[in-house]
Amino acid sequence: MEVSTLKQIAEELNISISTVSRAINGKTVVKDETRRRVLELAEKYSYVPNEIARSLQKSCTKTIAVVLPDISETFFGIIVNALDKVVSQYGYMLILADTHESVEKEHQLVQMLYTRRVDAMVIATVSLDGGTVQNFLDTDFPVVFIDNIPNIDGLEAVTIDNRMASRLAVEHLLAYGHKHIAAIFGSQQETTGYERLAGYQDTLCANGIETDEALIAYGDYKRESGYLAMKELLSHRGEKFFTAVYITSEKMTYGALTAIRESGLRVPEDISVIGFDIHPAEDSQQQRITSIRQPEEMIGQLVGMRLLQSLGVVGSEENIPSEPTPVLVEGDTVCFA
Amino acid sequence: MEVSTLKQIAEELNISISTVSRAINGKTVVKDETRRRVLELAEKYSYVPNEIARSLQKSCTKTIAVVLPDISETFFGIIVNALDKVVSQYGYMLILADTHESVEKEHQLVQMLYTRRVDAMVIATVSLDGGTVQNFLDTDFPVVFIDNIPNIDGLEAVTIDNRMASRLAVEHLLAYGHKHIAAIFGSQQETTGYERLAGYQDTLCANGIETDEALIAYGDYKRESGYLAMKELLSHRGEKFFTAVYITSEKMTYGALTAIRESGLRVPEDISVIGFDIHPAEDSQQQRITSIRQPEEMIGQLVGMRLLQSLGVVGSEENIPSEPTPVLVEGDTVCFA
DNA sequence: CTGAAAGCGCTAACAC
DNA sequence: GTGTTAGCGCTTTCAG
Repeated sequence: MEVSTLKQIAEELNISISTVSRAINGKTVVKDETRRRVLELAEKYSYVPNEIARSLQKSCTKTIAVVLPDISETFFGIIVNALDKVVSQYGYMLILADTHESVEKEHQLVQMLYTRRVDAMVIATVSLDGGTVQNFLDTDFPVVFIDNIPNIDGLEAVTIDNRMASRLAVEHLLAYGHKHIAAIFGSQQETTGYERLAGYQDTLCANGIETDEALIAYGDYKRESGYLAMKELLSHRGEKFFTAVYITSEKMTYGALTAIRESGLRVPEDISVIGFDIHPAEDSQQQRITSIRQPEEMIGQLVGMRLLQSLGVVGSEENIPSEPTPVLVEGDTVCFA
Repeated sequence: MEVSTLKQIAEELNISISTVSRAINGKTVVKDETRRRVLELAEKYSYVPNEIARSLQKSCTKTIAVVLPDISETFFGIIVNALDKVVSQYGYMLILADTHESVEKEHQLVQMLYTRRVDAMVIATVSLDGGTVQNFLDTDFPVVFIDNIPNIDGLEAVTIDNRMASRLAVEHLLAYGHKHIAAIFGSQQETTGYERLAGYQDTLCANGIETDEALIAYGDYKRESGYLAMKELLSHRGEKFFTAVYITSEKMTYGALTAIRESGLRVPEDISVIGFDIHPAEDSQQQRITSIRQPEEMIGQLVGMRLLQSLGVVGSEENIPSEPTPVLVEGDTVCFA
C-alpha cells in the first residue's frame, strides 16, 4: 500500500495539513493555485486517502455487514449480488460473514462485526431465538432480517409471505386433482418452517380436506434430512397414500428426489413434486422440477433500499419496491396424475 | 452501537487508559484486583473495543478484499465460502466487491478497497490486461489471482491447469469414438480462453487429428454468446460435421444446450456435450451434463493459506494443499455415438 | 483563504 | 504494576 499522507504533502509544500485536506476533499474554498499544487504532489506521491482514519474521525465506516449461513447457496448469492449493486452506488461496501450454519459462529461473527463498527447489518440468522442480535433490539442500529425471521416484535425484515407460498403450491396440486398431498417442512421454531406449514394446512382446510399428520414430515433444510423425511413418508405410503409431495427447501427437495428415485417411483408419473427455491440451470435441463421461488433480486434491492433509508443516505420518500412475492414456477415435464 | 470507551472506564475507575487497555487485552501483567474491576465495569457498560481505532494504530485491518465479477455464480460462492472458513479462524474478515463483470467498476472498487487499507486481496479480474492491479505489482501487497489470470509475470495465482482440463475433455470424447469435435471458447486474451483452446488443439494433434477452424467458435462466457456460437456451429454442420461439442463455461453451455434443443437435435444421442463448471443439482436431475469441474473448495482453501502466509500469520512450512486439478464428471445419461 | 489546535479510540514505548 | 507521552491519519471548529 501507499505510504504517503496528508502530512507529507503539507510539509513538502510548507502549508498546513488542513489546507491539504481541504484541497483534496474539495470541501471549502481553497485558492486555485494552492489546490493545483496539492493535487499535483498528491498525484506524484500517488496519495491514497486513509479511509480508516476517516472512519475513526467520523465514526462511520460506510460498511454493511452481511451475515449468512452459506454464501454458496444461489439463493443468498443472488441477494448479495443485488444488494451490493444498490449500496455500492452510495459508497458502501459489504463485509461478509459466513456462519457456516453454526449458531456459535454466528454469535462470534456478529460480535466481531460489532467491534468493526459496521454501519448496518443484514442477517439470515440461524439462531432460532434471535439471541445473536438481542443487543441490537433496543438500539437504533439498522438491522434487516432475511430468510429466517426470529419471532420477536418490531424487527425489520424483508421476506415473502410464506403462507402464500404454501397456498400457491397446494392450490396448484389441488387444481391438478391431487387429494392426498404429503409435505416436508423445516423447524417449527423458525418462521420459514412454521408459516409454510400453516399455509399448507389452511389451504387444505379451505378446500375441505382434513390435514393428516401422517402425511407431514420434518427436516432441518439440509439435504440429508429431506432424504430421510421422504423415506419415512414413502415407508407407510401403503396405509397413508399420497400422489404428491410439497417440499419446502431446495436441498431437502434434492434429498427427497433421491429417496423417491431409490424407491423406484417416477416423478411426476407416480408422485408429483413441488420444491422450494429450486434454481434450475436456466432452461437447459430437459427435466425441471416445479418449484416455489422467491424473487431474490428484488429482496436484495429491497434490503438495500431499506438500509440506505435507515442510514439516512436516501430519503424515505424514495420509492421502494413492493413486498417480495413468492411465485410458482412450473417444470417442463410435470404432468400431474 | 455502544458508546463506551476505554477512557470512560478509566475515568470511572480513576486509573489510566493504558491500564484499562492492558486489563482488557490481557497483554502485560495487571494486578488481579485491577483487572477484575476493569472487566466488571466493561461488562456493565457493555464495552465493545473499537477495531477501527486499533486498525489505525496498528495499520492493519485484518480484512481481505474479495473482488469478483458475480458472487451469485456458484463457482465463486463455493470459493468464497471455503476461503472465509480458512481466514476467519485467524480473525480475518472478507470484504466483498462485486464488479458485475464491469472493468470500470472493478477499477473503481479496487481503488476503494485500497483506501480502506485491506490487508490483502483475491481477485477474479475481468480486466484483461491486468490494468486494474498494475499498482500492486511492484509493492509487496499480497494479491492472489483466481479464475482469470492476467498475462503478466510474477503474479501469485491459484488456478487449474486449463490445458489439462481440455485434454481431459477431448480425450474422453476421443475414447468414445468421436472424431469430429467442435468447441466453444472464451476470449483469447484471457488465460482461461487461451489455455483451454491450446489444450484442445494439442490433444487433437497428439491423436493425429487436424484442428479444423470451422469447428471452433468463440464467446464471452455469458449465456447468450454460447447460444449464438452454437447456432453458428450448427448452421454449417452440413459441411462441417461434428458429433460432439466441448463448451468452456457453465453459462455458455446452457446457452448452447438451448440452441441444440431448438435445432431439434438431442443430447447425447445426436450430439455429445461436455460442459465446464456445470453444477448439477446434486444427483436429483435425471439428466446431467458431462462436465469439466474445478475443485472450488480446494481453490478457496489454497487461496486462504497462501494469503495467510503472505500476511505472516502462518509459517511457510505449513502444508499447503497441492495445486487444484480439473476433473471430468460424467453425466448420468451421456452415451456417445 | 489558511493555520493552529483538538480529538476520534486505541496502542506502545518509556518512565516511575 | 501503572501512569505519561506520543502518536496512527484524518476532519473540524475556531481564529486570524
